[in-house]
Amino acid sequence: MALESGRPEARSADASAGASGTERGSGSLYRKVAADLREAITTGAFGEAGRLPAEGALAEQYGVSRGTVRQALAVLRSDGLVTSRRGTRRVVLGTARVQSFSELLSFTRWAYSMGEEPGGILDSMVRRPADAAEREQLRLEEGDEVYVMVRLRTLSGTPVMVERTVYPPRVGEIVAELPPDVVSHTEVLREHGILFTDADHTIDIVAANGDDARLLGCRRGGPLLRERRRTTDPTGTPVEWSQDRYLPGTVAFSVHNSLATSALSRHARDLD
Amino acid sequence: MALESGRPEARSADASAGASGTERGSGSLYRKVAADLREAITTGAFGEAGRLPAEGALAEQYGVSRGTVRQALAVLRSDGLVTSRRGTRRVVLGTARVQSFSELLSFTRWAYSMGEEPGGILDSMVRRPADAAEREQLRLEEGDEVYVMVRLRTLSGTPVMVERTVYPPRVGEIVAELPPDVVSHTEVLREHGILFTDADHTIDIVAANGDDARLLGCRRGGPLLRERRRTTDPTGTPVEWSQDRYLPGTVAFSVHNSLATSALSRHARDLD
DNA sequence: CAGTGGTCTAGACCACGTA
DNA sequence: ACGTGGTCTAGACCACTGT
Repeated sequence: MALESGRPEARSADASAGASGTERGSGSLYRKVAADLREAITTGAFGEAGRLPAEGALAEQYGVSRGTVRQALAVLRSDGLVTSRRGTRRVVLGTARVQSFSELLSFTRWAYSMGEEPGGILDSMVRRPADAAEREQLRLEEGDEVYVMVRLRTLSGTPVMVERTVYPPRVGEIVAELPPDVVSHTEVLREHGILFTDADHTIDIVAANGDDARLLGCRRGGPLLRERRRTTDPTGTPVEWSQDRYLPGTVAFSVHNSLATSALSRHARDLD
Repeated sequence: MALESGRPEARSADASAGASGTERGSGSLYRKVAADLREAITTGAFGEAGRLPAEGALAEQYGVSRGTVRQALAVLRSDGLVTSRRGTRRVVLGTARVQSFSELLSFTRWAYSMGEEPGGILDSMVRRPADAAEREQLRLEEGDEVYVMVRLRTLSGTPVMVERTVYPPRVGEIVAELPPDVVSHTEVLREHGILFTDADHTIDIVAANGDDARLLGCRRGGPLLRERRRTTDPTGTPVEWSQDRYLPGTVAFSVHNSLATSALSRHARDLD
C-alpha cells in the first residue's frame, strides 16, 4: 500500500500531479484512497489476520481528514471487502472482484471482461402501441408507442441468451436506425447522450417459449434463467425495459449485502 | 412529512425523549430522518413530479446539519428510492419496498412478512470431516469437522425449497442440539450470540437430484432456482454456507443497483 | 448566473469491544 | 480504561444544471 504516503503537506495543491494516473480514482480524493486500499487488500497486505489500520492512522498516512477516509472505506464496505463494527478495527472480508456497473448492464462489456467475443443476431424489431404493462414500466401515456427488439446474444459464437428489450420512442428511434450488425447498443446510446445510471433487476426461472427454443436451440418448455431489468437515466426517466433469458449453465448472478447495505430482496412469484 | 419539524433548538439534549418510538430510527438521527423521508416518499408527498427539497432546506426543516441529511439520503439512494445528481434536486425513483436484511436471510421472517406460515421438516443432520470446498468456504483447517443439515422448507404446508446448510463446529453444535420442530434456526442462533451480518449470494439454475425430487415432489433432473449463500458474523468469520433450491415459480430475487452502488455482478458459470 | 449536490476539513462526543 | 468506529456539526469550495 502506498499512494506516496506520508507527506501531510501535500494537502490539495498538487492534486492530479501525475495526470497520467488515469482511472486511478477519477478525481475525488476518497476514490483514490479507496482504490489504493482496494489494491492493498487484494494484494494481501494487512497480513494474515487482515486487520486494517485505524481510521485516524489512515487519515494521517494519506494526509486527508478522517471523513474522507470513512468515505473511502464506505465504498469498500458496500463492495463487501471489509467489515465495520464499533469498537474494533476493520477486518478484510474477502477479495471479491466486483464488476463495474456498466459491465453488468452491457452484455458486450461483460463478454470482453471474460475474454470472450460478444455477438448479437437481430431477430426482430417492431414499433407498435405500448400495452398496459409497458406503459407502466416505461411511464408512458395511453397511445404512446414502443420499440420492441429481440436479439440472440452469443459468446464466441455460442448462443447464450435471448434479449427482449422494450424501448420508449426517444430511445427506440435511435436503436431502430442502427445497422443490424452493431453489437453494443449501450455504447451507441451513450454516445447519443442516453445515460444508464440506475437499474432494478429481478431474477427467476421461466420456461422457454417457441422463439426462445428456436433461437437458443433448446427444448421448448425447457428452463431458462430470466433477468428482468428496468433501467433509468439520471433524471429517473425509464430508458429500457428488458428481459434476458439465459441458457442454464451459462451465467450466475452474485450479490453482496449486509446489515448496512441491503439492496437484495426475495419475493413471492405471484404478480407476473 | 413531519418529525416535529422546525425547532432548531432541539439539538441533541432531548435525544430519545419519547423512548416509545421503537424502530422509528433506532437511535441515530439520520435513521429517523431517513425513515421519515421514506414514508413521505411512499405516501406520495413531493407531488407528481417527485422533486425533493434541497438538502439545505431539509436540514433546516429537521433541525439537523446538512451532513446528517446527506447520510439519510444516502440510505434512500442505496435502496433505489431517489436519484442524486450534482446540479439538480433529487427525484423520487420508485416506491420499492426493500426487505430488511434479516428478512432476507431468514426463511421464517420472509414467510411471515408475506403472511404465510413457515415450516421446516428436518431430513438429515450429520457431522463429518469437512471437504476441501467446505474448508475453503468456512475457513477451516484440514481435519476440522462440519455439521451438514438438509431441511425441506414449506410455506403454509406447501413444499417450496430444500435447504442444504453447512455449519462450522461452533455453530453446528448449537443447531444439532435443537428439537427437530424448531422452525427458525436463525432466531435461536441469534439468542446464542451468533450474529449474521454479511452475506454473499450467488443465484443460478440447477437440476434436481434424487433428494431434491423426493423432498420437493418434482421430477428428478427438473430445474430449480438455486441460491448459494455464505454468511459471516461481524468479525468476518464464516458462520454458514448454505445452498437453497427453490421450486420454479415460488420465488424471484430482486436487486437495485446504480452507478454509485454496485453490489450485483454477473459471472460465467465455470467453476462450480 | 444562481441553485444544487459532491467533496473535504476539523473538531466533538458517544457507544461499543477488548484487555 | 482505552482505543475504535459511529454520529453529528459548521463551514468551505467546487462541479454541474438549469434559467
